[in-house]
Amino acid sequence: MLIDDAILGLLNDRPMSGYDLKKLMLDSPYMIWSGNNNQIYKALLQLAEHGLVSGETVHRDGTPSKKVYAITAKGRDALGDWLAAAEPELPELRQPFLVQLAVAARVDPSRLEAFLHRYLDEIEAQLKMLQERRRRLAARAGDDTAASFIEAAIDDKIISFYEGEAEWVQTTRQSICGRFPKEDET
Amino acid sequence: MLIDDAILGLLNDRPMSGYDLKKLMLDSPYMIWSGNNNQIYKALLQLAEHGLVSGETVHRDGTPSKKVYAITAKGRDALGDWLAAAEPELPELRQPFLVQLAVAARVDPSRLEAFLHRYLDEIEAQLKMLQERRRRLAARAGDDTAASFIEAAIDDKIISFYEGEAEWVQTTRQSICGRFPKEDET
DNA sequence: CATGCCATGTAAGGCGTTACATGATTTC
DNA sequence: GAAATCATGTAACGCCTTACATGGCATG
Repeated sequence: MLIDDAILGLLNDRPMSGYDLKKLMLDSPYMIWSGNNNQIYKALLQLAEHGLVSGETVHRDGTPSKKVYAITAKGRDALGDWLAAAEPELPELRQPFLVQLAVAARVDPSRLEAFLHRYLDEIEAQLKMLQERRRRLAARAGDDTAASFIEAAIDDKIISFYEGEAEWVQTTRQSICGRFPKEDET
Repeated sequence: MLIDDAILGLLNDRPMSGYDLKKLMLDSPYMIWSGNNNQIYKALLQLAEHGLVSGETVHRDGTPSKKVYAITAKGRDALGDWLAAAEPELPELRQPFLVQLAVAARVDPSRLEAFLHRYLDEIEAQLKMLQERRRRLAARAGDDTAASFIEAAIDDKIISFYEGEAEWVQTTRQSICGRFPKEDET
């Protein structure tokens, strides 16, 4: 999946500047792009080159000028084609933590528990952030469209992933304490 | 997290060739590297250059020669240092599917259900593969070490992630069928 | 006779990240 | 006076992926 398609999808809703897109991507936990300048501004220039979006520079007093991009008819066609052809992609779950854990288990099992504990702290911090975000999202009332329903469902899903993560760490930690106590005189 | 550390961790267990490492990475669902040649062989050459592993070419009849790498004392030190300093990294969950879904919800909600269904099929296929793999792993009896316990726990975790995924799709699909039926005459 | 496994590497290119460059305005 | 927000881009670099190159042996 290319960032171009995502941008096209976002601009299909309303015209936006690169900066707006950047903010959107930065605080959407399901947007898989980090929202760095290089990606977004390059993609926008390229989309404009292909005639899928049109950029209009808006000058204002007090704040810097900005380029507001809108999707074109050609862009809407391209978006439709993409949606029609799109195959659902499998998730990619990258958890370097698991590799670290597996290595630690082989090299020095006595450190496992502390390591799991530190991971749990980070997961819980992340959870708090996401839950806070979710509360804000719920507060500014969802209209009863499919779009806002899906958005809420996605948010819940991501939260439940982190909850599952925390749960797994806790049960694993307990099992380890039980089976492989720190002072291990067999 | 660098692939070098992972390789060092694997070689700490037993000497292996690049090809062996490749196979390991290809069929471990938690190994975050794809196991392509470029990464592995380059990393091995570099590790050898730094004296963290030593490679020995083994000639045999019938099959091609191979280079078997073993971790050195210096390598074991480096591995220990890395483990001591390692901060647990947060998971990165990339789900392009969710972006596609969110766009589809805004552009053409009538396609949502079919899209969710196709995703479910792929998730379930993946689940079957992982469960099959898990059964094989369980069959060749775990010794009662922390390492094999952690390995099994990791496997279970990954499976339960996909189970959660399948569950979410099903409940979301049902909600959509209820709230936004296909023939939408308000 | 074709495909796949064993086995080690190299090359080209895409995608992503951080950091750089610039500069006005608002907030603490 | 320092830092954040608004705002658009560019440059350098690293990681990762696919594909290429080579070649014997085994299996269907």
